[in-house]
Amino acid sequence: MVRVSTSSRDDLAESLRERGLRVTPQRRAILAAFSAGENGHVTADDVFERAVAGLPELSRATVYNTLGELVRVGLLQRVDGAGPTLYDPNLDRTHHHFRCLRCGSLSDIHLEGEEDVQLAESGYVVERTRVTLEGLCPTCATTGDRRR
Amino acid sequence: MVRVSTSSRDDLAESLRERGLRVTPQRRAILAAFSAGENGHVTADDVFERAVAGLPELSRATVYNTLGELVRVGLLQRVDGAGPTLYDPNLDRTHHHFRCLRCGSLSDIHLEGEEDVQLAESGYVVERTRVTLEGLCPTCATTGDRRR
DNA sequence: ACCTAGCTTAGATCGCATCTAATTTACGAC
DNA sequence: GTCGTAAATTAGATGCGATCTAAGCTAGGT
Ligand SMILES: [Mn+2]
Ligand SMILES: [Mn+2]
Ligand SMILES: [Zn+2]
Ligand SMILES: [Zn+2]
Repeated sequence: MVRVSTSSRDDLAESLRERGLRVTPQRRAILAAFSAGENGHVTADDVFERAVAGLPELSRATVYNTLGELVRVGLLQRVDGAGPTLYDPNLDRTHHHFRCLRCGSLSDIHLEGEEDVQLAESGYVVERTRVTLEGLCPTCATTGDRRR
Repeated sequence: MVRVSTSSRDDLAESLRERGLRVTPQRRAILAAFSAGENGHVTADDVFERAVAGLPELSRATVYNTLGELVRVGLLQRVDGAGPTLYDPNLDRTHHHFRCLRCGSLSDIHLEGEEDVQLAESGYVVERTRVTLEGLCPTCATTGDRRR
């Protein structure tokens, strides 16, 4: 029988505590909704559905509150656009997004040669750069070109 | 007295007609809301407020319907993000946006050296690239650094 | 002048998100 | 272990931006 040095459960708890947040069953369940494999990019409602399965008394308000806190302390990033806000556990600032105009899917992408892009105007303090490409995802590009 | 070759009113009407849209008083008023100087980047409600001033019976549904048509035929672009959708009469694809994290303002920006940016993944059909920088606008950068 | 597809309208309805105010709980101090 | 309290949770109300409905109006072709 293998003894794991640190359980992932304790990791989650620790990452909350070290940021001054209390550890609650609700927060464990919400964080677990992201660890559950998947691609990332989930709506608040996705999170609620997954988390409420193991915690039936969970409230949507708690999901919104907690997602807000997790973004605030830097454990998640928000991805805004048309439609509901998506929450992304991938904090890698070199990854960007592709939004499919036909099926609406959002995928992670990487860019080549973007390091040197810089703002022509002055006076701005740039904290982050988001690049979003739009068009047809690989699936939709090969399944006919009708736009949704 | 100078005689202008084509009045801007007729220009607007023509740009509608040549795209197969009927010309109505409502659509004139809605388009006029963009011609009225300004920086661009207005919400549907901004447009409603400006247009209803000269056309009191105007309905919000018409504003939403018309803005949707104008985007569909390529006379406006949508700019989505946190908060209400903004409509932008500036269709220049080399202009991008800066979103201020303190005051929420959206400004036009231009980038240097973005031509060679390309997608590392394959199979995607890229129709357009949007770059959004986030941080502090010139005003907020010099008025203290509190985040809103 | 007439016809009709296209357009407009008030108000209902929707989806996502936030707020409220009462209750429960995590966790540091003892 | 007990206690006190700030933090967190809850159900439901509320808000806001946007879309839908279905009845009436009109631009523009014939
Ligand atoms: Mn991502
Ligand atoms: Mn713009
Ligand atoms: Zn697709
Ligand atoms: Zn600002």
